[in-house]
Amino acid sequence: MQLSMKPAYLSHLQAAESAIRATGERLTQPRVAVLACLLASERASSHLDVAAMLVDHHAVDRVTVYRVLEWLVNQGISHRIAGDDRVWRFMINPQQTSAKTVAHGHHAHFVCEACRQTFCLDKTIPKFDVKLPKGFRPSEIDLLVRGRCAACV
Amino acid sequence: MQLSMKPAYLSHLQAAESAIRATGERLTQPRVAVLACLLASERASSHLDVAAMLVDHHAVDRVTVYRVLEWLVNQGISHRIAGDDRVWRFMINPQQTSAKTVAHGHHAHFVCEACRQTFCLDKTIPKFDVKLPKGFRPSEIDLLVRGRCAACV
DNA sequence: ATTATTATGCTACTCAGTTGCAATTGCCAC
DNA sequence: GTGGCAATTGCAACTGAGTAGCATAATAAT
Repeated sequence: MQLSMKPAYLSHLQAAESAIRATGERLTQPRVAVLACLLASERASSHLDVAAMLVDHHAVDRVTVYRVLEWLVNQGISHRIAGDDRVWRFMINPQQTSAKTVAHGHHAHFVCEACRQTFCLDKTIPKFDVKLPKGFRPSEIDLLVRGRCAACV
Repeated sequence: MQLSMKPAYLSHLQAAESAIRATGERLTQPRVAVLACLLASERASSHLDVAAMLVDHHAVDRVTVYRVLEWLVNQGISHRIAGDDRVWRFMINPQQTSAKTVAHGHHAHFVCEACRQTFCLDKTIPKFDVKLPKGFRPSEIDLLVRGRCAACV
């Protein structure tokens, strides 16, 4: 593995650009770069992960990374996951419905206690019913499984 | 409602003391007081909730509150819940098995988006099976339902 | 190109939670 | 009870994620 290896997100810049264009909002370098990072990763990324990935070719201020990530959530493009280490992690939404439609539904994630990586389980976890006490209205359901991932057994 | 009303946790001091005695660890004022707070609340309490409850009759340093809460988790007496506001909340474990036995199992909570209160759903949510990708070993499963509680509809 | 609008970058801040250490307290042996 | 040691508390200073304000720069519409 060479130090000069190109970061993986570079091949997602095109896709990122068109996704952002589709929102009708402003197309900016940081938005394209941050979104490309999320597209390039199958796992959830923290603000720091993103900033570190971009530092060489698309350095972005850390505050801007926060703001862009939040913007992506508001656009319905990604969602955020609260980790045990009090760090938000972000991940592309699986099925891109029409933007502006806030996807309020199920999320299921696996977080490895050893390597801290967060995986998306939306494909493997079946839907299930939730019965709440009287008067309680659900808007979103998150399932979090902790344990060891395949690489950390 | 008078200002001089006695805080609810005072009536749980006895129970707290005997629970701490049962661990075989040291019996201290802060441990008794903090545990009594958790016993007195049906909802999850943050470190700040606890400190505020104790300020009049059993004032405890905030660092000590943190440490006692962590100790209670390690003793298997309570568990912690990560909130969307990056604040830990703590709650007595429902069925007290023998201390030292770390309860690794399901937890289910409801957090109200309006009042931020966290409720325990362990009684109302049925168990369900989780199928993980190959090689993934689960150790704990948390279910988090967001929405509006009965008081905030 | 010019201009109004919006996003970025920077600095400084907030706030939950942690660390180091000295002073105190609980508990055991006597 | 009293002495002594280990564990715990309290305090102060720190860390690190996330946020707010504002001047500058970039976008996109005219």
